[in-house]
Amino acid sequence: MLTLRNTQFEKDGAMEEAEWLNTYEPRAYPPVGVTVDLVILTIRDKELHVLLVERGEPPFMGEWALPGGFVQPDEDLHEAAARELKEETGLRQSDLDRVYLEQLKTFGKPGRDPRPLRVFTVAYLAFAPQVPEPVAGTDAKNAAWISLAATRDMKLAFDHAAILDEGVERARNKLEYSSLATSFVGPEFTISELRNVYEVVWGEQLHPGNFHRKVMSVDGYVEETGRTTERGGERGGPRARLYRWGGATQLHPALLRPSETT
Amino acid sequence: MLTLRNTQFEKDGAMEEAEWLNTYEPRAYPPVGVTVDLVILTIRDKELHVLLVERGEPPFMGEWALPGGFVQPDEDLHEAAARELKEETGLRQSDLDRVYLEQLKTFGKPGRDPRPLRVFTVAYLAFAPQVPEPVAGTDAKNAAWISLAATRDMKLAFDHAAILDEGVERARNKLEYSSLATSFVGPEFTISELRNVYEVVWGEQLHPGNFHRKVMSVDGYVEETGRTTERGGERGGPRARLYRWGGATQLHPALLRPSETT
DNA sequence: GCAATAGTGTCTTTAAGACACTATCCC
DNA sequence: GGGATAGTGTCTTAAAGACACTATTGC
Repeated sequence: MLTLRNTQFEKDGAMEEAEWLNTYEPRAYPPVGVTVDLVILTIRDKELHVLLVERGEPPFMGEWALPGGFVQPDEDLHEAAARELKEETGLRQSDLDRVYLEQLKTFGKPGRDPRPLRVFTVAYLAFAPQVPEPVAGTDAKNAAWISLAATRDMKLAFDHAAILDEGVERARNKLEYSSLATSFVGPEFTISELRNVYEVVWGEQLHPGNFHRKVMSVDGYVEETGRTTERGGERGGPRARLYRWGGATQLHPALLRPSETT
Repeated sequence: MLTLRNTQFEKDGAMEEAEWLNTYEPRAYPPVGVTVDLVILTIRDKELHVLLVERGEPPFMGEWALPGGFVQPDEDLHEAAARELKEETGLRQSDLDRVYLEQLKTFGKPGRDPRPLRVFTVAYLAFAPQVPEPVAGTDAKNAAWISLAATRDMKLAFDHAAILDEGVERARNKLEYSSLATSFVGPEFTISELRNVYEVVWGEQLHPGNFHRKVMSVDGYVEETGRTTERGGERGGPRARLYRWGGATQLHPALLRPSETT
C-alpha cells in the first residue's frame, strides 16, 4: 500500500518543482502513466497497411486504435515496444527478427486520454515484411491490417490519427536515406519488388529502368543470390534475379523522391 | 488526498494490464514521473557548446546535468520544453523567438533515476544564437555553456551523456537537409559565419569558395540585405555582404557532409 | 607591402532523368 | 503472336569538388 498526496503539484511553481526534483522521498505528484503505441506498417496488395486493433472496452470502445499498452516496471521503452509487437502481430520469431523498430515520437498533450490519469505515450514505428495470414490478437481485441486509404475514413481512438500520420511521414523519409525498404520484403527479393515498396510508400510511379540502375549503383544496398524467380511476372516478362540485402544501412548516394527534387 | 494501491502492477500480466488499461478508475500503478531535458547547443569561440547546470541537491549533487524538469499537469511536452528553455537560458524574448526547438528522443530505462520513482524523460534539442553573456540560472543552480570537448572529460548526471550524444548526432544531420544552421547565427550574417557553423558542428574544414557558391545556389536559403559588415575580417580581407534567412526550411539540393560522400 | 579573406570562373567527375532498345516470359 | 516485364545503353542536365584567380581589407 503506497499513499501519495496530490496537493503540491500546481502550475506556478518553479520553486515547488525544484524542491520536488531534488528529493529522494516520494512526494506529491499527479497520477501519470506511460504507454507505448506502435505504428506497424506493411505492404499488402500493393498498398500500405497499418495494424489496428478494435477496442473492446472504454474509453473509445468499438473504435480502432494503434496497438500498444503500458510500459512494465522492469522494461526499457524499446523492450516494451518489442513485446507489444510480438504480442499483437503474432509473427513467428524468424519474421520478427527481420522487423525494423525505432522510436518515433512521444505524445503527452493533457487530455489526450480521457481517464483520470495523465498518459504519455511513446510511439514506435515498425516495418514488417509481408505476412499473408490475418493477425490474431492475443487479447479479446480484434486486430487487422487496414489500408492507409481506409484509415482516412475512420476515426481512430485517442490521438492515434496524428501518431499514424507522423509514422507514415517518417517512413517516407526513411526510405530515401536508409536501406529499410528491404524490411518490407522477404529475405530474397527482386528489384521490382523493391521498387514496389518505394512506389507504395511514396505514392508515386518510378521509372523501372532508372530505378534498377540506381539501386545497383549504391554500394552495399543489395547483393546477388545467383538465383532467379521460378516464373516470370503474372502478366509476362522474363524471370527476375533474386537479391538479398547487402549490409549497408545508409545509402550513398541517397534515393531521393522525385517530387522533392523538383 | 489521493490514495493509490501499488499491488497489482506486476510483470506477468497481459491480463492485468488489459484490465488496467480499460478502466476509468484510478488503479494500482507504480510511481511514475515525466520530465523534459534539454540539449541546448550554441557556438562560442568557434566551438560547439552545450548548456549544463550544476546540481545543488541529490541525486548527483555537484555533478553537471542537462537543464530540465518535470512536466506540469496542464502542459504539453513542447510547452514544458519551451518553458525550461526560457527559465534556464535567461534569453531575451527576441532571441528566444529565434531558437529552434524539437523533440529528440525519450529515455526510460529502469534505474536511470536512482530515486524511488520511475522517471521517463523526453529529451529536446535546441539551437541557440550566439549569446555573449554567461547564463544566469533562475534557481540556485549554477549554469554554464560548456564546450563539447570539455564534456567528454566530465561525468554527467543520470544518462545525460547518452542524451547529449544523441542530440549532437541529430544536429549534425539536421544541418544537411534543413536551413537550421541559421539558428546558430544572428538575424543577419555573412556566408563565412554560416560556413563556420557547419565547420564547427561537423568538425570539418569546408572549401570557402565552393561553400559560398553552394549556399547561393540553394533556392530560398539566404537573401541579401544589401548591407555589408562594417569592417573586414580580423586578420584582413574585404568586407563581407550580410544575408538573412530566405524562408526555406528544407534545402534542395542538400548540403551533404564531405565525409559522407566518400 | 604582406597576409588573409570575399567572392567568382572554370574544368572534371558523378549522378539523375529521359528515352530507346533487346531479351525473356505468360497467355 | 501480343503484351508485359527485366535489364542495359546512351544522351542531357544538374550538381559536387578541385583549382585558380581577382579584389578588398587589416596590420
